[in-house]
Amino acid sequence: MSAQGLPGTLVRPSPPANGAGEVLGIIRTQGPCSRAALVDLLGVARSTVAQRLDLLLQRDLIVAEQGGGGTRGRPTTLFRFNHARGVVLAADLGVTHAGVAVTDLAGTVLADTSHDLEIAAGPRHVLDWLVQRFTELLDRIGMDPSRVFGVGVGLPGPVEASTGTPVRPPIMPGWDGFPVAQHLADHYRVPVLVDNDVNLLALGEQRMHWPDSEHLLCVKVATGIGMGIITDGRLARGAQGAAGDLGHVHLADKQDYLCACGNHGCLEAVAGGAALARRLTERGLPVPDARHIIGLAKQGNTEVADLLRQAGRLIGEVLATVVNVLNPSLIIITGDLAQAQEQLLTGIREMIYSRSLPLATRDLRIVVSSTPGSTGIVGAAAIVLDRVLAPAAIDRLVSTG
Amino acid sequence: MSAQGLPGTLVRPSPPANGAGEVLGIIRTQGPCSRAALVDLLGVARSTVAQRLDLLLQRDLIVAEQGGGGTRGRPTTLFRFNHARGVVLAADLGVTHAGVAVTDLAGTVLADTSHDLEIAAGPRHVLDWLVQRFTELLDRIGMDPSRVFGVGVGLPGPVEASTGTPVRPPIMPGWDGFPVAQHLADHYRVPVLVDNDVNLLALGEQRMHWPDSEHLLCVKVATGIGMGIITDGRLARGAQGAAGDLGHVHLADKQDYLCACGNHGCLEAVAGGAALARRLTERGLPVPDARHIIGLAKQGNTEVADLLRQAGRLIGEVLATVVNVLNPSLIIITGDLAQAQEQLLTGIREMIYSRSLPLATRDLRIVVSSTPGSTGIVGAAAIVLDRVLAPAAIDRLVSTG
DNA sequence: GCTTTTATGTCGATCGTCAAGCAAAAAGAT
DNA sequence: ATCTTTTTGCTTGACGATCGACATAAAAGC
Repeated sequence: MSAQGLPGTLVRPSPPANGAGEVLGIIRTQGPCSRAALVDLLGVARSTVAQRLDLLLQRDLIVAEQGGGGTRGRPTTLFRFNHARGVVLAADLGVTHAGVAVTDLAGTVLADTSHDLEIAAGPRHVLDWLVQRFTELLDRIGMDPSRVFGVGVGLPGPVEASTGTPVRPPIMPGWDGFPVAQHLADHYRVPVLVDNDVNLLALGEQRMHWPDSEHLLCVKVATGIGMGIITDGRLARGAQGAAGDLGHVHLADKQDYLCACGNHGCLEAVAGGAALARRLTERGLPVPDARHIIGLAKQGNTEVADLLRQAGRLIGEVLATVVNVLNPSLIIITGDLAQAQEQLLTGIREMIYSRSLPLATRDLRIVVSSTPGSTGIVGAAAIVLDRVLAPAAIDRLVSTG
Repeated sequence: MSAQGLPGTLVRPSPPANGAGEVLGIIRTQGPCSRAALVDLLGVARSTVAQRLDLLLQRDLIVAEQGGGGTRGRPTTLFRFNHARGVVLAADLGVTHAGVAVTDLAGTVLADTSHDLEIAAGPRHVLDWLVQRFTELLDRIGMDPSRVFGVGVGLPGPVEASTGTPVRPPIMPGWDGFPVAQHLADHYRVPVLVDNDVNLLALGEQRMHWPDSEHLLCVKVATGIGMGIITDGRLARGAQGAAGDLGHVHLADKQDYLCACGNHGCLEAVAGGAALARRLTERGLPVPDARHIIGLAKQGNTEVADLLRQAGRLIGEVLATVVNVLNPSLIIITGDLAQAQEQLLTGIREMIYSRSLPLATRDLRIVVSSTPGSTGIVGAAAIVLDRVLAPAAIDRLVSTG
C-alpha cells in the first residue's frame, strides 16, 4: 500500500522488537509449549502470544502439533520449534584432521564427514576445500544451499572471535590475520562465526551434557594441551582471544624440557601427547602418535601407565591453580589422551583435590568427555545458533524476510 | 481518568520499556548531550527523544543547561545527568578496618569516614554499627535518607553476589551464610549489593581509570593476597563466588611454609604481608604489620628490599600462569605492599614477561594503583549504580513512581 | 444430547512510536 | 538591519504492538 520513499511512508529503522524472538527462545529451550504455558512464562496477554505465534507459524519457524489431552476440555495444541526449517554448516579444523558437518537448527548432525587435512596448506586452499565438502554434504541430504542459516568454524589456534580472524597462531602458517569469517561470508551471505577449537569443545560439552553448569573448564589433552573457559555461561576468550592457553604455562622445575614454542618448561612440552610419544620412542618404545599411547596403556604397559599418571599430576597441578582462580563447578577432560581414564584422570584429580581449597573443590566435578569427536562440531553449530536464533535476529527475520 | 481494576481499564503489567532508561544511559556515559546528538546515537525520531527527555526531566533525573554556541543557529540545550538526584551508601569492610562513604549518583564521594573495626565482632554488631555511620554521614551533608538509591558493601571473603551472602569465609567468624544484603535491605528498602572486597577494587579501578579495559586483573597484596577478575567487562566471580583466590594457590617448592588456612605452600604464606612481617620479626627486625615493611624498604633496607623483590617474583610466577589462562590486557597491583614499586612490581613484571607467551604479553600493561584507599568505595558504589541506574530500572522508576 | 471445561479467534481501545510540518529562538553572514 | 542557518518546541495523523473482554470451538463427562 505505502510505496517506499514517499513522504509519509512509515519505515521503522529502529530495532524491530516484536517479541517473536522471545517466544521462539522459550520454545527452543523449554521444549514444546502450549499457548497457556507461554502466557505464564512471558507474562503477556493471550492475544499477544497468539499474534506472535502466528508470525512464527507464517515463517515456518514453529509447527503446531496435537497435545496429549489427559484433562477434559478442548485439547491443547503444542508449538514445537521447527528444527528442519534450515541448516547450519559446521567445521572443526584440526592441525592434520577436519570434521565437517551439516546440522539442523537444533544442532543435531544431519550429515558429516571426516578427512585428513593439513591446516598448513594455508587458508585459501583449506577454505576452498571446506566449501566443496559443505556442498557435497548439502547434496547428500538434498538440502538447498538457500536454507543455510549460518556457518561455524573451529580453528586450532587463537582467534579474534569478533572478526573471525586468527591472531598469531603458532601452528597455522599463513593464517595469521586472514579474514576467515569474511571470506566464507562473501561466499554464503550468512553469518559466519569462527573460534578457537577448544572454545568450541567447551561450548559443545556445555550444550550437550551440562546445560546447568555456568562455570566450567574443558581441557583438551592431545598432541598439545588447551583449555576452553566458560564463566557465567559465556565463553571467556581474553583480550586477544588467547585465553585458555594451558599448554604453555611454565613449570618452574621443568626447565630442561624444550617446547616447540621456543620456551623451556612448558606444560605441553612435559605432559602433552607429542612429548610423551617422543619420550617413549627415545626409551626404545616406538610410538608414532598420541593415540597409540592409549593402546599401550590399555594393554597394561606399566611404563606408559606411569608416564600418563605423572602427566596427569602435572596437568592437575596447573589446574589446581586455575581452580583457585576461576572457581569452576565442572572440569571436563577431553582429547585423545583423555581416554586413559585410570591413569590421566586419576593423576589430575589427585592434584586438584589435594591442592585447592575445600571451598573451591567442594562442588567441583572432574569428568572425562563422553562424546569425544562430535563435541567440536556441536560447539561450532552452537555459536552459530546462538547468533542466528537470538531473539533480536528472529525479530528481524520475522519483520523483514 | 480510568479507575484501577474496572473492566476495560488498561494497566500494563508487562515490562514497562519506555526507552527512558536507554536515554539516561547514554547521557550518563557520554556526558551532556543535545537532542540532536541523542537522535544520532539512538536512531529514533526527534519527537520520541523529546518525549523521553520530558519523562526524565519530570523525575529530576536530568537537568537542562545552556550549551556553548560555537556554531551559528539556535544554541543547543544540553541535558546533563543529575548526579545530585540521590545518593548511594558504600562501605568497604576489611578485617580490621572499614571505609564508609556516601556518594552521588555519579559515584563521586560526598562524605566519608574511616574507622578501625574488627569484622570478627560478627555481622549483627558490624552492620548495626555500619547503619549508624551511614546515618551520621547523611546528617553531615544534610541528605534525607529517602534519597538513598541503594547500598553497596565489600567484605573480605567470598560472597555469593546474587544473594549478598558470605560463603564459608576463612576470616570472618560468624558471617557464614548471614543474609547481609537482606538484613540491610530490610532497613533501607532499596537494593543492597554485597560483594568480595577485591572484586570491588577491580571494578573501582576499571571505572575510575581504565574504562576501556575489558579484561583486567586487580591483585591486592596486603596482609593476604587476593585478586579480582574482569573479563569481557564483567566481574568473574566463579561458581560459588570464590574466584580470584590467588593467596592460596599452591607453590610446589614451598611445602615448608604453613599457611593460616591449614595447607602448606600457599602463595600467601610465602609472599603475603603477614608472612613477610613474621619472617622479618624472626630475623630480629621487628615489624608490627605489613605497612611498616614499605617504610623500611623506602629507607633503603636491602634485606627488606630483597624480600619484597623475591615476593614479587613468586607472585609474578603465579600471575604468569593466570595471564596464559585469562589473557588480560591490564594487571593492576594494589594493597599496602603495592607501594613498594621498585621491588614488588619489578619482581612481578620480571616473571610475567619472561614466562608468558609473547602473544599474551604483547599488549599487557602491569601498573600500580594510583588511588589506593578510595578504589574499594568507588567499586561498591559502582555495583549499586549499575543496578539502580540500569535502563530497565530507570524505565520502572519513570513509569511508576 | 447437554453441560462443563479448556483452548482459540476476534474486536475496539490504548500506548509508544513514527515522519512530517510549522513556528520560535539565536547567532553568523550579507 | 535583514537574511540564512541551525536547533528546538509543539502538533498532527498514522501505525503497530499490546491489552482486556467477549464470542466461538472442541473434547470429556453426565
